[in-house]
Formats: sequence, C-alpha cells, structure tokens
Amino acid sequence: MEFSEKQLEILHVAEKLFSKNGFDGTSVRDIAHEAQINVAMINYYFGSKDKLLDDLFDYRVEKFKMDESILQLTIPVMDILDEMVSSYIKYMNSSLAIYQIIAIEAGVKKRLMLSDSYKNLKVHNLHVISSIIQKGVDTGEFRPGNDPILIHATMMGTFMNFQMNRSFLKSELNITTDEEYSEYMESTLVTHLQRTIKALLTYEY
Amino acid sequence: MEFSEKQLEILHVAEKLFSKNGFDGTSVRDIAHEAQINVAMINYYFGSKDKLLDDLFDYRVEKFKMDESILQLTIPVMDILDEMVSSYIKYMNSSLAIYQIIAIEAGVKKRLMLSDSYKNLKVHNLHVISSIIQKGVDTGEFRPGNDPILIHATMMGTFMNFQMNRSFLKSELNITTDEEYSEYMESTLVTHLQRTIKALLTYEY
DNA sequence: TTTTAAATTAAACACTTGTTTAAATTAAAC
DNA sequence: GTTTAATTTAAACAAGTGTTTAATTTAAAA
Repeated sequence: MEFSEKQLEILHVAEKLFSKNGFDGTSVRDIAHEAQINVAMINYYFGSKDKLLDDLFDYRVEKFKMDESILQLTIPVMDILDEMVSSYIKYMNSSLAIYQIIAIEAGVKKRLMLSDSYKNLKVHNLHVISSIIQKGVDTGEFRPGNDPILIHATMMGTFMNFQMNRSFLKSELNITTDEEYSEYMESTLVTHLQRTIKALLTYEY
Repeated sequence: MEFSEKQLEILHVAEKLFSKNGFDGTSVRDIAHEAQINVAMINYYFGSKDKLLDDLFDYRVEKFKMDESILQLTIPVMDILDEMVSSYIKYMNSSLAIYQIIAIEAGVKKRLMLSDSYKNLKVHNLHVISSIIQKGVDTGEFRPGNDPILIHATMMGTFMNFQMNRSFLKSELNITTDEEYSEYMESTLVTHLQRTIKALLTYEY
C-alpha cells in the first residue's frame, strides 16, 4: 500500500498523538488540528479512525522484522546474539511511538492482535531468535532446552518496562533529558540484555 | 481510606472494565450498568471518574509491596531470591486487572505516575531487591556491580510481556484456557525468571 | 413518630465523539 | 477553455461523554 504526502503527514501526526495519549485518548479533531487539515480529510483518506490505525500499523510493521541475514555471518554465535539484541533494541528505541501504540492497543483491545501482519511479525522474530539459539546449541556454546519464547519475552519486556516507566526511572537513574535516557537504553540496557541472555543460555542449573 | 460495600462493588466493576477496555475506553455508564447502579452514584461516591481511578489505585496498591521479612529468613540467599521472584509473580498474576491498568495508564497518561504512592511502591520494591542482592554479594554468592533497577525491570517486564501478548502466546504455546496460561506463568515463567536472575547475578563476563 | 440525613433516581446539562453531507475550490483531462 | 474528477471546506448529524440538579425514596437520629 502506498501513501501520498498528505496521507503520510496525517499518519505521522496520528502516530505521535496515539503514542502520547492512546487511541481512545486521541480524537480525530486532535489529529486534524495538529496536522492543520479539515477533520473530514481523515475519513476521506482513511475511511474511519479505526482504519487509520490499521494503515498506520501496516505502514510501520515491516521495519520491525528482525534481520535474518545476521545468521549467515561468519562470526562467533555469541557475537550474532549480541548483534541481534543490539540492533533490535536500537531500532525499537528509534521507533518508540509505534511500539508504544502496539504495546497498549495489542494488550487492552483486541484490535491489533487480530491483525495477521502482527502475528506474522512475531512469528518471524521468534524464528530468528530460535535459529540463533539453535546455532549456539549446535556448536556447544549454548545449553539446550531454552525456549525462544521466554528469551524473546525477556528482551522485549525489559525494554518495554523502561519505556513505560520512563519518568520514574529517569528520576531514579538521575537522568534529566530524553536524549540521555535514550543513550542509557542503547548502551547500559543493551549490555544488560546481552549479558542476561548469554548468562541464561550458558548457565548451569 | 475505607470503602463501603457499595463503593467496593463499584471499584471492582471499574477495575474489571478498565483492565479490559482501558480507562478512556470505559464510560461511567458502562460501569454503572455492569454494577447495576445509577450513573450519578459514581460521582456521588467518588466525585469524578478520575478520582475513581485514584481511589481504585490506592485501594490496591498496598498489596503490591514486596514482603521485606523474607530478608530475615535463615535460608540461603539463593532461596530468598527464588522466593521473592515466585511470590511477586504469583501475586501479580492473581491481581492481573489492576496491573494491567497500571501498565497502560502509567505509561501513556501521566495519571498514576504523579501519584506518590505509586512512586513509593516502586522505591520500596527496588529496595527489597537491592537488599537481597547485597546479601548475596556479602556472602560471595553473587557478583557485585548488578543494578537492582535492571533486575527489577527484567522481572517486571518479562511478566508484563506475557500479560500483554496473552492471546498470541496462548496460541504459540498451544494453551487453550486462561487457567492453563495462569499455571504456565506461575510455574514455567517463574522458573525462567529465577534462573535468569540467578544466572545474571553469578555470570562471569 | 417526627425530623434530619443519606442514598437513589430520572432528567437535563454542556460538550465531545466519529462520521456524513453538500457545496465550494482546486487540479487534471480533454 | 470547457468538462470532469479530485480535493477541501463548513456545517450538521446522531450518539456518547462526564457531571449536575432537583426531586424522591430510604435509612438513621431525635
């Protein structure tokens, strides 16, 4: 699906407002006002407010697919794992708005959950993680028996926790700006997750 | 603050609907209908819809404080850690509704974030985790240098991820009923988190 | 039992919601 | 340049929002 310049402008404004105030907390008039267009244009271009969310999701979802090609790299599997965690967190961090929306709307409403593309995305990412783990198990570097679902949930959930408790954690970490918080997530948080997952995959229990 | 039987009935219905449809997605008339009362009673008892949410939060928040007394137990620190994870996840799992509300409203709106009791709760729980880690470091069982904030975020976030992706994960794990999913979280997920945190605290990197 | 207070009700309030309409403007096709 | 189509607009639509009011019923206090 292709979008015109005008449609993209509306999508970007909607993304911003949905992530800030939630889908139900954002009116079409809020969007129209911020985008400096007439309210009717939203229905003219997207049909309805619900379809606007669907289109926004389709517009963004493709980029959330994990890069499968890292599996082909001739580097140690430990480094592949590190690279996967790092690039995934960094991309999520650079696309916070849509991720915020997904987290809320997929959890509360059934809206996005029903979307096939959402399910396909998750299945794909689980598959990539699963393949990396398998590769490590084959080389004897990782212990077998670890469920990729749990690994994925840990990575995703920890990131999300930082996202949803931003203001509390900022004060707790003595961070003042959003930029600094962003840096923290891309360095300290990434390192933490890399260590956590590696520790788990090599841990003897 | 004490609530009458009628007020509690309203609070329980509100909790259920807020967790299902979000705060903005739930109207006072929805609550009144489900609780079989007149709409005006909500404002009569709670003043406003916003204050109803505040009261619901105050009503539940106390129970989310981690039990500090486990620190005094004369059992290995590993077992204290296991017990902390287990009891925390189990309690969260038994109070899903309010946790769902917290996750959404604290993240999107600034509503609950402004609440002092919410901040105090988090500070308290972080302190308990911090004390357990310190105890393990003192006995030489845990490595020093692990930030309790990251441990807490991992535990909380992973649980939340299971909560917010319920329907996807149910199909992925071949789970059909909510009861079974609940059992999974209290057994497999708890074990996973215990292992993860212990692995992280003892991991040599 | 009478008086006072609390609880409950239906109705109205003013405002916001998403969506549609029909007219006006702009752009494209011929 | 005229016609056709696409875009944009202000206005209206019906339904829903949280809240308030004033009247009524129920319960408690005197």
